[in-house]
Amino acid sequence: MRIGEVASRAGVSTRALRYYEEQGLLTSERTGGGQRVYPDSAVERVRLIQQLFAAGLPSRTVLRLMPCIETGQGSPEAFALMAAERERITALMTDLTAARDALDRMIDIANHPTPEHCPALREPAWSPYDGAAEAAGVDPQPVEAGPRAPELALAGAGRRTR
Amino acid sequence: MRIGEVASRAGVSTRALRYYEEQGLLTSERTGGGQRVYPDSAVERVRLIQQLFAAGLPSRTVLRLMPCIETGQGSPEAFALMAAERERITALMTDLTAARDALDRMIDIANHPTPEHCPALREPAWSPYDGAAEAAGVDPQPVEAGPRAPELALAGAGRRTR
DNA sequence: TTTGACGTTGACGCCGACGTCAGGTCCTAC
DNA sequence: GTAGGACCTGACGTCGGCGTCAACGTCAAA
Repeated sequence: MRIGEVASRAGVSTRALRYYEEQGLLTSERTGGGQRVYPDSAVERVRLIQQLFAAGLPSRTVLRLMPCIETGQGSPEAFALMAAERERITALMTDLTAARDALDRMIDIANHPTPEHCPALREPAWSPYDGAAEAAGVDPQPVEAGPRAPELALAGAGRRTR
Repeated sequence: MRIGEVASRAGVSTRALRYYEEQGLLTSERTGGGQRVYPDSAVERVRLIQQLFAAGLPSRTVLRLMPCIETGQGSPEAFALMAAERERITALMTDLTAARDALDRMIDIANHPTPEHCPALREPAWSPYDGAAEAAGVDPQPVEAGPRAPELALAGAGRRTR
């Protein structure tokens, strides 16, 4: 398979694939003329990379997980890495839930206009006293797994502060 | 309240507050000497902004929501905006869940080393056949709301492709 | 009145996952 | 053999939310 086909099957650009190779995340054979040739498994590999990127893992981290992905053998550091990232993702989901709740409150207020709007906006979740001790479970909402627009499907998450 | 106090109470830098003002997200009075003075409500405002940022809303979008936040009156466009962002967040959470599941599979495999590792890694979720029709509900995991490191609390999510 | 913590504007830097040219090469169908 | 689509390398651009330095002004306590 050449680069174009891998790209269209995995839903990424050819530029992205060259970038992955540059970062050591993806390898390829070459034809006599120097063109990249990939095995079928490359498509799955790219999809995994995309998923990890979408969860905010930087390429360096994904790179450090690659030996584990390839061999199925987990070094203890790779293991710790995975656990840490897992926790980061969970924390991020908590943040997202909070943000979505904030939006919900805004939508709610915007929906039925009442003079006493502001208090309701302030009320829960982002408390004025610093403690962030809400035992907020990720609500078991059915997540409406409808047909999402494909170009929105690969939204990412990243940016650590400080 | 001056800028330093708002910053420490809201858990952001003073640079961030000046940036918010520059973007029109936050306003302030000035003392005779030109120093910024904020009302108490600014702290809550900043926290809301941070939450929306953490959910991947760009400052321009937050800006377009500001009149709605201030007046409690929802223009139809602001309403549509909020609904769209809400949906984007939900989709993002689905992606995060998928990524976390992928990590879980990797962890699982790394944990108990067996020669036939690769098939298990490939099996579910990121299917080789293009259809992404898993009716994947966000699992009702208790989310372990333990004491997260505060400097990790404001991880963000962004980056739309294409 | 002094001092030193806190504030101001302005400007440049950063990072990461690519987009996007430019100028050339390869491959294959006709 | 040739057209034209796919591919190559290299290089610079982008975007957003700040960090960070410089050079300077304010303000309250001692």
